[in-house]
Amino acid sequence: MFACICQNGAVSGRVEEPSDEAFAAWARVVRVSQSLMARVEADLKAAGHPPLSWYDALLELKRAGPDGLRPFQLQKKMLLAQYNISRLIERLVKNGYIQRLPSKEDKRGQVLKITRSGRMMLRAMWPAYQTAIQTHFAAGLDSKDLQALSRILGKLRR
Amino acid sequence: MFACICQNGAVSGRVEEPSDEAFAAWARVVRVSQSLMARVEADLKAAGHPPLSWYDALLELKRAGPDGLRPFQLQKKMLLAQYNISRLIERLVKNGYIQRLPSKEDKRGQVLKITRSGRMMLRAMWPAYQTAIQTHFAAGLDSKDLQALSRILGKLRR
DNA sequence: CTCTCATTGATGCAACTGCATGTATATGCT
DNA sequence: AGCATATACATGCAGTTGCATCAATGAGAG
Repeated sequence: MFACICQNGAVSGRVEEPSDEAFAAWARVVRVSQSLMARVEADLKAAGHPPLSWYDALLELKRAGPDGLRPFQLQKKMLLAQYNISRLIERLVKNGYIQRLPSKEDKRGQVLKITRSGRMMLRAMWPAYQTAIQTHFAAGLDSKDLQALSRILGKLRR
Repeated sequence: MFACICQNGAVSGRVEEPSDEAFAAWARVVRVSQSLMARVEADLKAAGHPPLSWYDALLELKRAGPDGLRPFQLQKKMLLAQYNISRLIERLVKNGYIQRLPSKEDKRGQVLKITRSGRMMLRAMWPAYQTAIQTHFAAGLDSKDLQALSRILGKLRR
């Protein structure tokens, strides 16, 4: 009933097997994305900056505006495990880039806001980040590639 | 002399700034690849299997055939730091999935070979891995997408 | 209101990773 | 050969992550 003919000609049950094409694409996604991330992170570090996750978190908090974000909201945006967010927040607070305020609506919770120092860090990191994205990513692709990449990967968001 | 007009209309010096298009594509690569990896790793773990890096290493050693691979060769294939390879090998040896033999050509070095037990682990992991790739990746994309993705990401290999 | 279950966030511990460096062998220069 | 430098691999230490679990509060059922 669920049996079907797959792209690679195999017959299977409930879940199709990935075609060779699919496995090749998967393997490339794994290798290339790992390599890209590593190169960009390395450039950031070489410029004396904190890791990308700090930039991400600060950017989300800046975008969130004056109301800030709750940790669990930040977690959803960043796709990190809860304990990872908890500790990222810990480090950002310790370094003075964000402040942690008790939430008024929910006594369990807290509200995170970016500080002036956090905004400065964001600005300080941007040139190095920008250059790294250009060097390792954008320089190799034309506009059509970029659009296609966005479109295709967009299909994979859960 | 190096000044130029970028895609987004800005004028810059030595290195172009990434266009908005490029930054959007970059952000998507970061988020989606992280999410994909996490979901596939989670499925593997849920099925009681070791991490993907074990699969990768074992697969490379299987493909390498009877001559095996030197650690530095494995390192190049897997794009991991040297000390990471060293420790991955340590764990694989400890679990009996590979064996470490002294190299005859180079007394500094060693030769790694997959064991029978390692081959069994590869076979044991494949169904779960396959299903995860299909579920989280291939199911969302058609053949044209897969080819385009491979082609575009292929441009980014260093 | 009370009880139960869900949600928010933190944390101890073990495993893993990054960094710096160490040891041993190889290679190349004079 | 003798010496300097490069390559192959390992490892101590500190920082980070994953896992399990905890404490506190919220929210819904009766």
